[in-house]
Amino acid sequence: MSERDDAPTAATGGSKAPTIYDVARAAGVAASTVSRAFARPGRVNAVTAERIRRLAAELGYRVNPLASGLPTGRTSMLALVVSDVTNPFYAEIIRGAESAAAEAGFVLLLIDAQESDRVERASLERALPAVEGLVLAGTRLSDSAIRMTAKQRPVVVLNRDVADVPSITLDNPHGMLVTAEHLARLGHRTVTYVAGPAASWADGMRLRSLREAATGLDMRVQRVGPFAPTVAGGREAADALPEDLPTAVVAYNDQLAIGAMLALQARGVRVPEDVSMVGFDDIFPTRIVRPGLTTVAAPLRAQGRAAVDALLSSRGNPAPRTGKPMTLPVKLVVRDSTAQARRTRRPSS
Amino acid sequence: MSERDDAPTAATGGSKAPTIYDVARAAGVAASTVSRAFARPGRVNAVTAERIRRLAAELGYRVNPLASGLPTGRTSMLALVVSDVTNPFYAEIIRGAESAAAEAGFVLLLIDAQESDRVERASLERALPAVEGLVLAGTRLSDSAIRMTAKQRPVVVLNRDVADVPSITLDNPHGMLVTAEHLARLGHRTVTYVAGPAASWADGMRLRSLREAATGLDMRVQRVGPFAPTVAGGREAADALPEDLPTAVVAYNDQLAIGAMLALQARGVRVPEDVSMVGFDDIFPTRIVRPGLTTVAAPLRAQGRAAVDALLSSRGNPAPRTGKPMTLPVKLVVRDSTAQARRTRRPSS
DNA sequence: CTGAAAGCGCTAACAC
DNA sequence: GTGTTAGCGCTTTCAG
Repeated sequence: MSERDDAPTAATGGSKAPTIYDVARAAGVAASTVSRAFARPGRVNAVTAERIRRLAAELGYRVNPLASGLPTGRTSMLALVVSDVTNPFYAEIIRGAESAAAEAGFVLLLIDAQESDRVERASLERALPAVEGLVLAGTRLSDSAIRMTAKQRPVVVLNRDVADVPSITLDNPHGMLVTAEHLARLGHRTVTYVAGPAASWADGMRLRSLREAATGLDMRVQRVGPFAPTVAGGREAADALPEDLPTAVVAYNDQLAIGAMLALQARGVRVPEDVSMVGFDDIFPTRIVRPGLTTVAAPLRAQGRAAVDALLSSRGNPAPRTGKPMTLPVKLVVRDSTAQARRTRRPSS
Repeated sequence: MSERDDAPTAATGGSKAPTIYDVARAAGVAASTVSRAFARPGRVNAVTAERIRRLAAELGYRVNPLASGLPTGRTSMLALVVSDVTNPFYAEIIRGAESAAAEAGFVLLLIDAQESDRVERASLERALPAVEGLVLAGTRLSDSAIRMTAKQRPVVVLNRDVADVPSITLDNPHGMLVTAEHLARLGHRTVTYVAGPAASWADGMRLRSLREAATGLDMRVQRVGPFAPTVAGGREAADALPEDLPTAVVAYNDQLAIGAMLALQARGVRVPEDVSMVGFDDIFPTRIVRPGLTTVAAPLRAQGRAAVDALLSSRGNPAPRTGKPMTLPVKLVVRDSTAQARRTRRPSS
């Protein structure tokens, strides 16, 4: 009992962190036994294992993930790449990914591309050798660059379909279908789509899906854009709308919708009386803006979680099951930004 | 030139990542020379160094940060702890920290405490041995737990003053002073402070500062709370306000202010005509809410950046200059949520 | 200026 | 079950 007192407890600090050898010496066993006691509890005498763990705790020993990662390649780290941490869209994805990672005993490296190729490549380069896999939630990398990365480490791409790389996307077609139906039901005959980034896979997908859905409902869709997927981009979009305002606007994402709505309101246009607005994603701000934004809600947190789960389960599996992309369901959340279409100003011919 | 063609370029992938030995062999030098060529370019013949680097690039060699961190302790990783990634308040801090880290060639480990001690401790435990320092931007740890952590690795705490640990705070007194002055100028004689988390250092600081400032201006301040520092918390706060509404409300942060404002508006109270509202931080949503929220703007991004700069510069410095906390300036941003005080309903006695 | 050799802390065969 | 022995990839004396 007395050695307990002077044993530096957990973080008594100062001196160097105890190593596996310190524990081994204290327990009177070989280092490999200590290692086993932590990694393969089954493979070691239950009572010694227990003693070792107790001693380790007393000494404040923690396995050094770097050191254990060297020989095994198992670093217990995952990287998450987003194009802009500041974008609330990513907040939920990060949360989902981080908590799934933490639950599995993994740590998350956050890479913020800051909307810049250069920054992204450099950070990725640095993180790559250290991680066991990566989630590309928002990336500027080309498909081929992504494929190269995927050859070095397991990769899961979000909201983008890259051949031969596992991906998790949203059910954009369904989202656009229910949006179109909702609008049609309200009497809208024509809708303007405010496009997001030109290079965005999701943007192309959404426009196409909206067009298809509209066709079946005998609605017309026109497009303005592309715009940066931000509130500022949305403000610009408002200026790009045709003089003769459409009765309904569907934006690539919530920020664009919010920006456009704000700009429109600033010039006296009423939402939803004059124009109905629909966003996509259901980020938090849709709830604090007035009127509340009708939007296609995406299970962002689940998406982040699913991404790391996929990464984790792919570990060891020889075949990186690169089947069809996994698709997550979305649903329309109707708030106050959509309403009955006003009578069209434009003469019917 | 011909060996250039079959040398696997950058990420041609497949085989294992090239090691320093592969480069050494290709260059016909010892591994130690390759190491020097990267780490201490001065200590090696300029032309061989150049040749080594070229070869390394051709082979797609990258130093493995884990391996190099083992013998040196320099892992090029920093950890950032936030209590809730989902909180826009942290978005800017993360951005600032991440970019400063990236510029210095560091990678950032993100730890989301999810408002839970347990989660935070566990994640911290895991990350600690791997990082060269940590920024505690939002933590539930006790002061003493923080001090213990600080003994193991350099730590910088944000928005909290922990004895013996470097910290970076905002100029709360000044923020509250200008807020009080602004309100006094508009004729408000009494203001209600909506308090944030009970345990928050910043909350106590703000309330105290507001009280002091108010005293000098002959204003009265009452307090309601504590509340969770979220929009939902703000909605609750609205219900806790005295029946006879104050003419001005100052909230611990923007989210609380926004939540309170929305709840008040929902029950027909006009902002700012009936009550003026002031927030703190100037997170993005203050700009999309109606009316725009008057708030004390904090240089969040700069704060994140300053934190990692402090960590980086403390490396190697023997004395972890644990002087007085660094304080960042704030300024009042006046938008539309504050206006002339309505005549007080309450009879003057 | 460069090579050889000894580890960093941990794991993984391989013996006993 | 447990100890021994090699390394993982890189850095760092220490010689030359």
